[in-house]
Amino acid sequence: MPKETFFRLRDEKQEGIMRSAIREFVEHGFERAKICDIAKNAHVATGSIYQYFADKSELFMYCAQWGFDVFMKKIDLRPDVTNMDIFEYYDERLANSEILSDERELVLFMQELTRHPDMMRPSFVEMYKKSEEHILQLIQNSKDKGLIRNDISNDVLMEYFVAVTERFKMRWMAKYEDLTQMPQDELREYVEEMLELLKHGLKGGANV
Amino acid sequence: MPKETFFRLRDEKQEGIMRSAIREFVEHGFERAKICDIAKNAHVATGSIYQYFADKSELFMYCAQWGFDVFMKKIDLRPDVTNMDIFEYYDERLANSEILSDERELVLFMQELTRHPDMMRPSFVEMYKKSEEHILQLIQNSKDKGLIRNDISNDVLMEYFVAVTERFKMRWMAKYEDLTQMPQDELREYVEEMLELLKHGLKGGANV
Amino acid sequence: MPKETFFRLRDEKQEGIMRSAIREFVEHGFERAKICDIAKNAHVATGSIYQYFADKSELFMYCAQWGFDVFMKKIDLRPDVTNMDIFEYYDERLANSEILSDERELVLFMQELTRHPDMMRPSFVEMYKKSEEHILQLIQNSKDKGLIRNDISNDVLMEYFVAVTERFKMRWMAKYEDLTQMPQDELREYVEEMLELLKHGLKGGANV
Amino acid sequence: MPKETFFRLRDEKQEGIMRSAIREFVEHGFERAKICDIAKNAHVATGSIYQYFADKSELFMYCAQWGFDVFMKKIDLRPDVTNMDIFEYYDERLANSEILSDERELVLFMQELTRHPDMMRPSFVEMYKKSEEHILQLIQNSKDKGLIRNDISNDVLMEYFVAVTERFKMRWMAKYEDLTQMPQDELREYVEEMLELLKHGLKGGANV
DNA sequence: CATGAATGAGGTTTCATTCAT
DNA sequence: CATGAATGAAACCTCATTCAT
Repeated sequence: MPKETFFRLRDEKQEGIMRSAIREFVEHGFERAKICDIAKNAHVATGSIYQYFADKSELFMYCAQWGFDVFMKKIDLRPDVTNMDIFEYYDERLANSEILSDERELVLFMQELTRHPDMMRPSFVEMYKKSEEHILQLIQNSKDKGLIRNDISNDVLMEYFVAVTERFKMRWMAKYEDLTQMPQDELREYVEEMLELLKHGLKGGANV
Repeated sequence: MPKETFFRLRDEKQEGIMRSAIREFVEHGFERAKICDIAKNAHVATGSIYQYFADKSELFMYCAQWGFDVFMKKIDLRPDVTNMDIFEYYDERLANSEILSDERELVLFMQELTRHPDMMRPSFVEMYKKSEEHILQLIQNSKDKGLIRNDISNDVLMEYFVAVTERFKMRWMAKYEDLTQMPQDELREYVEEMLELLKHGLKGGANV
Repeated sequence: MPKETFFRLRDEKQEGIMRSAIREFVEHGFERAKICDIAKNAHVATGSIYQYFADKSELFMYCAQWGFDVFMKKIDLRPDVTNMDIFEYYDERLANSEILSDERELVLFMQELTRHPDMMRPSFVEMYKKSEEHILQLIQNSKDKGLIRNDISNDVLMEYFVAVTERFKMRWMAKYEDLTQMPQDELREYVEEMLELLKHGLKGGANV
Repeated sequence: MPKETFFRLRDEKQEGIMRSAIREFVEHGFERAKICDIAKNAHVATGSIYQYFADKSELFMYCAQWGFDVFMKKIDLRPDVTNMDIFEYYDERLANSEILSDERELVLFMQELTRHPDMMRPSFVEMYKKSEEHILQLIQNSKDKGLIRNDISNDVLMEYFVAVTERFKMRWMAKYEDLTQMPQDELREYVEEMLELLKHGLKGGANV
């Protein structure tokens, strides 16, 4: 956890520092990320970072938490998922162009995070679970509505679901580094294709 | 590419060095991997590494190539894929317990490799494509046989296919760190569930 | 010398700061002593220390002077030493349990001070001499009364005297970190043994 | 303990490094001593120090051990103390001009060492005890011969003895920084005065 | 060509001191 | 004048790479 002093900073400054750190960690990975560059890009002195965080690891770990909180805030703003099925959920996100408005840098940071299991502290793991519960709820709802098969455990279905959506998200991000350049039509088509695969799998209408 | 001297070594020594390097890179990531530890575990002097490779990056890059060659040799030993569909392919690998006999460390290394795009040299990219072509061939064959839908491009199908199989492979590896402990029955069940999902997707027999 | 502002503070605050500084210097030595911890323990802001003192060294040097003044005040309160001999002096201090009421922390600070000769400014050296004169007076008085040998110079006798009393004081302090726990009987015995040695040395009544 | 690599160095180099370290520690104290200066004065690279020692503390601790070993070697070369009394011992050292040939720097280092109790490891404490036993032996021998009083415990006598001899040694070293300048006559007189005080204390022949 | 010690550039971290409020 | 955050110089330590044997 950051020191008290960090939370006394103006919100913009806090955000500036976190984003600078996350960008650096994403760009160079944890080991090569330089504290002095993080500081420079956040327009603070190197030493200031150490007024806020005990060390590089703590900064890294708080990036995870901060990033997660940003996700969570967004999620909490959305219509409740308690009655939503997994397709409605994606339809809605698509309608709101939200699929990738998950901020690019944060997504990549989460990737980096998985490479450092020793820095995923319980508090983070808890949050991670919260996110999974969210998806499991959607899956269960979908089962209840008879929209998806119920002969396979929720865990495996989630695994399958996450595998496909994450992969597609990554691909998309690789294609359009600058998210402002993202053509909405193409995105829509892309997502629909992914959902189609999720729905019907490879078999689809083939061989019928 | 390694220096001439490397190729003059006995094959076992070459392999010892490569495996030591790969293990170190997997365990600590590229930055934290220490040349001196790689040397120590390969029972070679630190300086010798520099007789074989120009620097750490070259060693890393050759790990990629070497690993890929190992894959390729295995693949080339297999019955030709030119007429095989994707399910036959997996059936066969399953029958031969080959799904995960892709060596664990090599698989994890490929993960690490993706974190360093600057070190994927053309030669590697080429090999990577070779592997993809392999899969694309299987997909096309499957389409030809009417086994899978042909209303979606091969590229997207491959993406979908790889997403699911890789994810499941990772899960499995996370579960059984020591591959010798791996219970074959459970593995079989696991793979079949995955294939089932690939075949019929989420929809499956639900709500029909 | 401290700045004017320091002397404008209430006496208790001045004392609080000095004691906090002395404790820190004793506990961690000059180099590792942290200004911010001194400030914290004195319930003052870090920056305030710099309102009172030019820098760490000045604070350290003033600790010496302040500590010495405390000693001196005590000494000045005592019956005049002009006619006292060295044994009367110790008897009296023993009677008043004053031997170690020289405050522990101050004594240890003086130890630390000796490690930094460059920070013993003339003003301090002067005071140090004042203290030595005090002892020299006692020695001369003792000689005059025929209580101690006069075939050895006062300087050497003082050296000898200080060596023994200081060493015994240190031992005692090491034994009872918490001075309130100090058993008076044991102390008395200890001191008497020390005085006995000072009087008669190793020879004592032996071999006579 | 140093790493293996240190012991593989030529003896002169080992000694060069240890003396450079001890000088630096004596001159600036543990905290301000700079590894890079120690290295420079020993004509090795900064990094080399870390090939030999894990860190600054380990180097410091080994200085203690090394210094002690040097003492011990000298002591072991001397005629056996098992039958010597404390005055013979000093007479002999004086005859051999050995009193201060205990190397100046090592003596001062031992002073510095006492300021860092956390770095006196058991191995060192053990050696320290060995040195004390040496003195206790001399004291017991002196008692047995009826040369010194036996109404006071050996521990207290040792304390008294060490206090005086150490103090005088320090004084002497302060007076002649350059030991080669040391006038032997004055030293002889000085030591005899000290021994006289030890024998007869303040009282001496006075008032008899 | 093998070896493993030597090198030093470069990063992290500390903390005395300054400065804006 | 009090405050405590901001600053950045300076030191420790790591480890890729070189080099002498």
